[in-house]
Amino acid sequence: MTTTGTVRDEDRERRGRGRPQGHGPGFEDRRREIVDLATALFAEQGYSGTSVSDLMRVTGLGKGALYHYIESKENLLVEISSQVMTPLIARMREIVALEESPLVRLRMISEAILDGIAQRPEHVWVYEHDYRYLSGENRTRFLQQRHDFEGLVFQLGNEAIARGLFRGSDVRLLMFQFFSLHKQTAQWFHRDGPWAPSELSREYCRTLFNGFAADAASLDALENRIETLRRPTAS
Amino acid sequence: MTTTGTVRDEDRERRGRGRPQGHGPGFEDRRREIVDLATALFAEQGYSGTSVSDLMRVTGLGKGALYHYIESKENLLVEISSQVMTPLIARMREIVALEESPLVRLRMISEAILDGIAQRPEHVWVYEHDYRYLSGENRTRFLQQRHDFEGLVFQLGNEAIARGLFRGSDVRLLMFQFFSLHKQTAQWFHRDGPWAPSELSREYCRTLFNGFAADAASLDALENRIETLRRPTAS
Amino acid sequence: MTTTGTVRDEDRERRGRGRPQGHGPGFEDRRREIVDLATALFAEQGYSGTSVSDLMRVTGLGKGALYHYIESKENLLVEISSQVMTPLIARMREIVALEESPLVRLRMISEAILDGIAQRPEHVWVYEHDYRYLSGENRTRFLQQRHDFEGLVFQLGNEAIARGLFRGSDVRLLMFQFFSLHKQTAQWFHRDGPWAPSELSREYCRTLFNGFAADAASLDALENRIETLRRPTAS
Amino acid sequence: MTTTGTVRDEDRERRGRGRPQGHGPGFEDRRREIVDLATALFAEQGYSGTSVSDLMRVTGLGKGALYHYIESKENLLVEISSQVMTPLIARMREIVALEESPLVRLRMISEAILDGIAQRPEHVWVYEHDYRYLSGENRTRFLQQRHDFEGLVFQLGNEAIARGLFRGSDVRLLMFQFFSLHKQTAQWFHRDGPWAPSELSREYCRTLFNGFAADAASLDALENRIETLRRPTAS
DNA sequence: TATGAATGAGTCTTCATTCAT
DNA sequence: AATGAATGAAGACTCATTCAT
Repeated sequence: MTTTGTVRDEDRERRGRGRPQGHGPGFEDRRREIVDLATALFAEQGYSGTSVSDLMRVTGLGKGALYHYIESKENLLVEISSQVMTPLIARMREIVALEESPLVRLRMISEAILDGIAQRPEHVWVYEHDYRYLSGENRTRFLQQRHDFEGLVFQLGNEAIARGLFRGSDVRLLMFQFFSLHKQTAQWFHRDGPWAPSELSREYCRTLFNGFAADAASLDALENRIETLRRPTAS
Repeated sequence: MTTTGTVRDEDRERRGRGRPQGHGPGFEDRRREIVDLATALFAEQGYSGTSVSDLMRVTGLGKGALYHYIESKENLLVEISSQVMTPLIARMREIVALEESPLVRLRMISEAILDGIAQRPEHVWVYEHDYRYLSGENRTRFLQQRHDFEGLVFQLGNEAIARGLFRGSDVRLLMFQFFSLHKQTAQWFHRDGPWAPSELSREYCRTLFNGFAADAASLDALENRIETLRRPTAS
Repeated sequence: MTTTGTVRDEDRERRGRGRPQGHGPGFEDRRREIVDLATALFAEQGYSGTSVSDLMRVTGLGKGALYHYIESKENLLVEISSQVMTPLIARMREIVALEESPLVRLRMISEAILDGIAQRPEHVWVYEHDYRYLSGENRTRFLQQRHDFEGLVFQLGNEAIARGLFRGSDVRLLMFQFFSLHKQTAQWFHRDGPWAPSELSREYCRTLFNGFAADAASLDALENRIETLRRPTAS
Repeated sequence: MTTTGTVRDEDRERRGRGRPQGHGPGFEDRRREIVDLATALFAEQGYSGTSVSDLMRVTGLGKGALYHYIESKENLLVEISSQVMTPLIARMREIVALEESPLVRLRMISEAILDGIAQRPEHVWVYEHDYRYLSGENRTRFLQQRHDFEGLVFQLGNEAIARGLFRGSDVRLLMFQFFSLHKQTAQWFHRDGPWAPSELSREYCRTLFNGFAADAASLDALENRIETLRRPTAS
C-alpha cells in the first residue's frame, strides 16, 4: 500500500516537472522512440560526445520538432535514468516488504536489477556513466534515488548478518561487492548474449552467498602462500 | 676558427636529429603535476564536463603555457590511463609467469589491481568512465591494452577450471565477476578509507574463490523458493 | 487512423533518406551573397588574413548563422573556385569539340577565360593566390581540374604546331605564355576598366599568334646586340 | 651616379630599420640560411600557412635563437622580397640608363627579371603571393618598389611606341602583357628545368615584340570567323 | 507538429612574441 | 648565441537553445 502510493507520487512529480501539457495522442510514443534512439547514441559516444545535431540525424527530425519532444538534452538523461530507476525502485520496495529470508529477498532484488539491465542495458550504461552531467535538482534527485536504492540493499545485508547468514564483516564491504557485480553487468551485457537475467542472478548469488557465508573457507593456505611471496626474496 | 667549425658541426648534428622535443629539466615533474590536477577535475566533473579553461584555473597557467605541457586535452586522458595501465600490465605479466597455483596468481593479480587503484583511484575512475573520448589510435591502443589485460586473467581462469579449482562454468562468466568486483572499487575507494588493498584483495578473493569453488553449495533450497515465488500468485 | 498511419509512413520515409540537408528556400541565394562578400574580403586581405570574425562583420551574421551557411571557411574557397572553374571547363570542352581551326578555338578559349575573369575577377584572383590553403580532397580536386584545363589547351597547341601555324617550339613553352597572359589578367582587371574581355582576347591573341607564328621574325639583330653587350666591357 | 646613390640609400634604410647591430661574424650567413629555409617553406605552404614552430623545426633552432636571427616573422617576408627586388631594381636602373634602343633595353630587363627568378624562384613566388601580409611601412615600401619597377618598364614602352617599334596601342595594355609573361614564370620555373633565363627571355621577347610590332598581322580573318561564330545560330 | 534561421557563449587549439636565464 | 617557459589574443568551429513562421 505504502509502496504503491510512493510510486504514484514519484510519477506525478515527474510529470509535473518537465513534460509539457496538452499533447496529441502519439506524443508519448514518439517521445519514447526518441529517448531510445538517443540512448543508443549516448551509449556509443557518451552523453557529452553526442550533440543535438546527432540526435536530429538519428531521429530524422528538425531542430524545432526535436525540441518539441525533448525539451532539453539534459531532460533526456533524466528520462533515461527514470525509465530504469522508477520501476526498479518500486519493485525493490515490494520485495523488501516481503516476509522472506533476507537471502531470498536479495536474490529477488538481484534478479530485478538484472532484469532491468537486460531490458535496457544501454539505458543503464548511460546513466551509470553520465549521471555526472545532470545538474541542479536533476542531479540531487538522481543521487537521492541511488541512495534510497542502496539503503534498501544495506538493510537486507544487515538482516543477513544479524541472522548469521553472512559473516559479521563490515556490511558495506559485503554490499559493495553485491553492487559491483550487478552494476558492471551493464558494461558487457548484450540482449542476444548467452545468459538470461535469472541465470546470471543465480550465478551471482551463488558466488556472493557462498563467499559471504559465515562458514566460508577463509583460505588460510592461500593467504599464507601470498604472505611468503610478499617477503623479499632473501638469499 | 676551430670554435666556429665546432659550433657548426653541433648545429648540423642537432638539426639532423630534429631535437627530441625541446623540454628542459623539471618539465616532466611539472607535467605530472598538471596531469594529476586534471585527473582530479575529470573525476569530479567528467572529462567532457571539464574545459581547458577549467584546467587553466586549477593549474594557474595561461593557455599557451598549459599547452606547452599537455599537447592536447585528449593527451591527458592517454597519460592518465597510461600511468595506471602500463605498470599494472607489466606487473601482471610477471605474476602470470610465476610457477604458482592459478589461485595464488589470481590473488596476486587482484592485489596488484587494487594497489593500482589505491595509488591512483581517480585516475582509474577517469579512464574507466571516459576512455570513450579517446579517438583514433589512442582508442585502439587503449582497447588493445584492456584486451591483453583481460586475456591474462582469462588464461588463469581456464587453468583454475582445468585443475578443478573452479567449477566448470563458462570461464567468461567467472572472470566477468572477477573484473566487476575489482573495477568498481575505483568508484568508491578513498585513500583514507578503512580498507587497505591487501585486505580488500583477501576479501574479494575469499568471496570469489569460495563462490567459484567446484564444491560450493548450489543453494538449491534458495532457488526452489525463488521458483515458487516466481509463479503467479493464484488464489 | 488513416492520418496517423500516413504521418508515420512519411516519417519513416524521411528518416530513411536522412533528409537532404535541411535548407529552406532562399538559402542558396543567401549563401551566394555570403560567398561573394567573403570573396571580396579574401581578395583584399588574403584568405589566411581574413578571419571568420571578419566574415561575421561584413555579413552581419552571428557566428552560428554564418556557419549555418558556409559549413567551413575552407568550403568558401572551394565554392569560389568552383563558381569560376565549373562553367569555364564546361565551356572549354564545347569549344575544343568544335570543328574549327586550332587558332579559332584558342581564340574562343581565350575569350571564355577572360569572360570568366571579367565576371568574377576577385574570385579568380582569390583562388589563384590561395588554392594552397585547400586541404586534402579539396586540393586534389582543384589540382585535377586545373590539370584538365591545361590539358585541353595543350592539345590545341599541339594541333597548331602540327598544322604549321605555330613554330615547332616546345609546346609547353608556348602554352605557358598563353596561360601567363590570361591568368595575370585577374590581378589588374577591373570591371569598370577600359577593356572588354573580347577586346583583351583579340589583343592577347594578336600578340601570341603573331609571336608564335612559324614565320615570325626571329629578331636576330636584336639578339646579336644583346650578345655583344653581354661580353665584359674590355678596355 | 644618381642610380648608385639611390641604391645605397635603400641599403642604409634597410639596415637602419630592422637589423640589430653588434653581431658576431657568422651572423649574416646564418641569417641568410634561415631566410632561405623559411622561403622554401613559405613557397610550399604559404606565409600564413607556415608557423614559427615550423620554422623552428626546419632550422633546428629553439624559439629564442630563431628570434635572435629573424626579429619577426614579417621581417622574413621583407627580407625575401628585398633579396630579389633590391638588386633587380638596381640592375634595371643601369639598363634603363643605357643608350640603346628601347627594344634592346626591354630585352635586357626581361633577362634581368628572369635571371632573378632563376636564381631564387621560390623567393619571387613567395612575395608575389604573400606581399599582402606585409603591414604598415613594410607594405608601403614594397608597393613603392613595385611601382618604381613598373614605371621604368612603362617608360621604355612609351619610347618604343614613340619610335614606331610598337603599335600605338595603350601602353598599359602592352606592358601588362610584358609583366604577365615574366611574373608568371616564377610559378612554374624549376632551377633544373630545360630553359635557361636567356633562352626564356629571347622566347618571350620574340613573342612580345613580334606581337606588338606596328606591322604585325591583325588577324582579320580569324576575328571575322570569331564574329561569325558569335552570332546566334539562326535557322 | 514541424521547420530551419539565428543566437552567442563556449569549445579546443595555435599563434607570434617576450623574457629570464 | 641559445634555451624553453610563459603570455594572452586570436584562430576556426560547435554547442544547446530560441523563435518567428
